Amino acid sequence: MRLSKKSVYALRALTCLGASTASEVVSIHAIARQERIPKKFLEQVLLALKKAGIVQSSRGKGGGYALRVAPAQVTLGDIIRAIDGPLAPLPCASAVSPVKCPGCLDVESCWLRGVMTEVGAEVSAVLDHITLADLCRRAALSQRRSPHVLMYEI
Amino acid sequence: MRLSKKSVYALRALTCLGASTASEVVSIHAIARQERIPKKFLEQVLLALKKAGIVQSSRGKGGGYALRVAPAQVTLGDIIRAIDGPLAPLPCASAVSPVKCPGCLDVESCWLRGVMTEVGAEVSAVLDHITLADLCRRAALSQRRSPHVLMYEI
DNA sequence: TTATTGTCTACCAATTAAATAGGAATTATG
DNA sequence: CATAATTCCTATTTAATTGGTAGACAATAA
Ligand code: FES
Ligand code: FES
Repeated sequence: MRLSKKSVYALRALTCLGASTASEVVSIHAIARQERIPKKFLEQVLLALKKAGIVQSSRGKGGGYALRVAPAQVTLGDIIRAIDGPLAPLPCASAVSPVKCPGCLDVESCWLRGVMTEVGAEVSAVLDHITLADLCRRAALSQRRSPHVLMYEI
Repeated sequence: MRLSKKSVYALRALTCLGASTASEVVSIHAIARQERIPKKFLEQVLLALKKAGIVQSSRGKGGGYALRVAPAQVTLGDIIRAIDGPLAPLPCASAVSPVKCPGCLDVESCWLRGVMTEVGAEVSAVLDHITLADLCRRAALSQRRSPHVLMYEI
């Protein structure tokens, strides 16, 4: 039930983008420095977010990333799903792409699947009603008290 | 956000025990055969459940395991926590044993921690209102349609 | 043309999960 | 008592996943 580091990086990077205006782009380098995320790793994270339609990019000199949708339109669930895959507690309990769990005989009559599908739905509901705008608001508040913009070199 | 195989084994083993009367014990061997779980692995699972106070055991010939509390008294949350540890999505967001996440500077002012603590609390609430009795009821229903007691030898 | 930036794929290292192994301790029973 | 059946405990091995690195390639602005 743990969030991967990749997802956490995604969340931090996105609040970074959410803080900028929609029109201006932010480079991987800038995000990596500000959030202290390994640059090449962040590269993969942002690529995944792009493929999920959450961010857009422009290449070449002066290029970078920006949100593709309004912060209030993208949810925590969207972000985590884009990085870590389905939120369901079991492979068979995914709403989008259910597959039989290894070791189970019959996915149809599996009672665990029934319970876990419901659990997954409730977890999704929780994560899908928290938006990136909420995260940005919180981040802004806590930064006022203790800014964590650093001078480290990546 | 995935349940470990160990937890799934625990759930299956416990419904097995829940199906028996509280007084009679069931051996690891019997559970392993019925649920098709590697015997030595199941041993560790049950040991953990015992240390968490969910089951009790009797040793020696004719020994085995039984529930220590009524099926309606133990929740999905209890079981998963006993096997996989805290339900919180991040180390810092655990209600019982919060520790700073590697990479974060200050656990106090971390905004991610705030959000994730709330998420964790909601997930816990979901899992803590489903009881072992519920699982057993479901298991009994689905087995009526398609019994998965096997003749395999472990 | 060159510097800067994102894209893509492969690879390596570290950690965790899953499974196996083997012996010690305990107990019922003949 | 001797034996077989059982849980208890720890260590080891193996497999899978995660976290991170590398480098060639493509696009773009200046
Ligand atoms: S098919 Fe997923 S638990 Fe049975
Ligand atoms: S301390 Fe856990 S995310 Fe910051």
